[in-house]
Amino acid sequence: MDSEQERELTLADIARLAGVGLGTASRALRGLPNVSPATRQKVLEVAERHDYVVSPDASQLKKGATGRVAVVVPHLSRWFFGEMVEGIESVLRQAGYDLLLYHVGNLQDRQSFFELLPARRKVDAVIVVGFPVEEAERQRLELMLGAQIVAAGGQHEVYPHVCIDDLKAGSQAMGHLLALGHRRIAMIEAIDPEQPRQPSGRSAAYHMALNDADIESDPALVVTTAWGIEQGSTAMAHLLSLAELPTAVYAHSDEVAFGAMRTIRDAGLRIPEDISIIGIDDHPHAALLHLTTIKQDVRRQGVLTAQMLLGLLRHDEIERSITLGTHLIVRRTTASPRNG
Amino acid sequence: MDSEQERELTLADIARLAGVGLGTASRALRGLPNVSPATRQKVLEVAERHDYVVSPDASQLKKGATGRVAVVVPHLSRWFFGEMVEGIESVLRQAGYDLLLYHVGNLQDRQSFFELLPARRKVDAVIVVGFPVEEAERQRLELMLGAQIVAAGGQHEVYPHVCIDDLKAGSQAMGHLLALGHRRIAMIEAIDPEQPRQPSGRSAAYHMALNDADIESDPALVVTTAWGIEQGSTAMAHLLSLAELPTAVYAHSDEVAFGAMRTIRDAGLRIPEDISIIGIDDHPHAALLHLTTIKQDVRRQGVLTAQMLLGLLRHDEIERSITLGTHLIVRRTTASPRNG
DNA sequence: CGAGTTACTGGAAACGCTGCCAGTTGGCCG
DNA sequence: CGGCCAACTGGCAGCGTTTCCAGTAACTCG
Repeated sequence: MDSEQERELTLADIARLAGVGLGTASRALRGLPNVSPATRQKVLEVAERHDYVVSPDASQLKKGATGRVAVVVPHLSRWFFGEMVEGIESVLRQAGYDLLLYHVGNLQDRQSFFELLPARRKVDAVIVVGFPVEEAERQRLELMLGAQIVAAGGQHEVYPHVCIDDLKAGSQAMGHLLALGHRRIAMIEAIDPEQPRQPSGRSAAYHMALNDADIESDPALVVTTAWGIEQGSTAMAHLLSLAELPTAVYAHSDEVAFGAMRTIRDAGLRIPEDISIIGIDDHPHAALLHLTTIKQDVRRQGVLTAQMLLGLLRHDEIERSITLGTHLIVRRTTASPRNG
Repeated sequence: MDSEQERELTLADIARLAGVGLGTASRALRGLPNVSPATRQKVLEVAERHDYVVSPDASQLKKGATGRVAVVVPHLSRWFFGEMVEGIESVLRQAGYDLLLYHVGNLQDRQSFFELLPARRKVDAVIVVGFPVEEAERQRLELMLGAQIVAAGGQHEVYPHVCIDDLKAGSQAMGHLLALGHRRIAMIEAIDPEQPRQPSGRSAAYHMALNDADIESDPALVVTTAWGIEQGSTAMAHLLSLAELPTAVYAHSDEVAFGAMRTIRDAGLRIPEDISIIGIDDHPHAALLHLTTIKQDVRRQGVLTAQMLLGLLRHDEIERSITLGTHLIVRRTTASPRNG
């Protein structure tokens, strides 16, 4: 069970076995110049034979860089975040960085994360995914001297970031509904109750679009709820209790839309004949449920974020703000209103 | 932008500022005995004021333990894995461990992971999630001297592990279908093409249940496909092309079932009137789509796995194999066959 | 053939911490 | 009042690297 008497070999061991000096062994292994081919060959051979790998801790202690990047996410079991992390991971891994994952699920986690800063001195950089960083938290983060900070999937003007234009995505959704002739459009506004409230471009787009179309907005048609299927379902139930039903629903995300769709159908109404519905994200299940939506490429956001970070770490001159496009995917949940 | 002249404070700085020796400062900060209350107080105060934190690299170099655990997953954007990692993370974090995430998406990633063993010397333990480890890979892993290895979500008799009993879960699903009176039951068998083929308990359960019920199994009723909605959809299409349709479908996972459901409906058939369908997992969307399924508690598997690992790391006497229960959740996709 | 390269090589010092051991107190007992 | 013990304290020696510098050998050129 525990045959731990076998000590891991150190660089000194390898040097001795190869009959060279410490410095030479180090240079040989790292591919630095000033090592004769023969010597290098010998060192590499010995190292290979003994399955030697450098101790990252020792190496990092000396070099000062950790070779690690922290990724902070508020959720993980949601498609969006999994996809994002996959994108980030792929780039980081290729660049030889390790990825330290921190999950700050609720407000308490979040608070303790920024208070304790567990990533302190453990990483060269931090990627914050999908939530805005508050001023106080920002200051704590600054404490991580030298650590670069990059944000993904949310607007954070303070840091270099990659995201989509929520206002534009919302406008595309609303534009589609308006173009179909809808005038009585409801919105299911999704917020994350565990994160501080932020002004949402997706909400702004709703009001702006209505305004531009000279439609007086009816406050009763806007319902705010937490993110999620069940929440979307409940929100829709509320909408269906209205005296005058909307002819279309603009949901802040596909998941919310999924819930709403169920409620609509359970109420005996048809989609899109009685009510149209549109989401945002193009969640994998959107195609399954034939949901019209606004597609965003989440994985690509992850990839670009990681690449941006690498550039920053290399002190390259790089673009510090990238906004990815979104586009409408029409499926079968939207149509012109019946009396339109 | 780069005000990096500010050097991080070292323990020596703190000791000097507090007017104590190096050893005393170290003991004071770590809560070790043999420090007078007054001295400790002073040291803590100075450290606090200067936002000092120990350099984990230096500390670990000396102590030999890294305080990190590697988690290896084949997917991330799938609900199952996100949920699992969330469970693992919550426990690890609380115990003060950091979580290094490795994503081995395809065979190539997987191969290079086990060949390069990037986690080597970087972690105290490894958690392998959701896939079996082959013998050759196992041997590579053993190289990580002293690193504990634990498996979650797949059967790996070689390592301590937490999982569900796939055979039993499958039996529960088949039992339900049989109890409803179905005799012509199809199976959509899902495999991960990127992972080596493994004997699946879920498949075995199918044949066993049929056998126990004295039903001759029809090879045409078993279709094998990759994991995923679209794949389930295609597999179902194949099933629908049969001369004599099945009255029920047993899908290896909810996601596969989702795809199959769409195909069934698109073909103009009704669920469950024309065809019943059951899945396994209780994916969040199962409730949405009213899918009858076998529920497993994935997050709990993650939690238990991490706890088991912590026990191992502490050299506790612990249970080295945990099998979690599963249970049937009847929703609206299963009913007795019409001519039953 | 001597001086000045160039191409390598070895090893000491340092990175920031922890473990250890040898002090240095002060108090207590006989 | 001397000796002894307990309670603290200081600082040295590593941990396994990398970095740097001094050294050696071989080679070139006038």
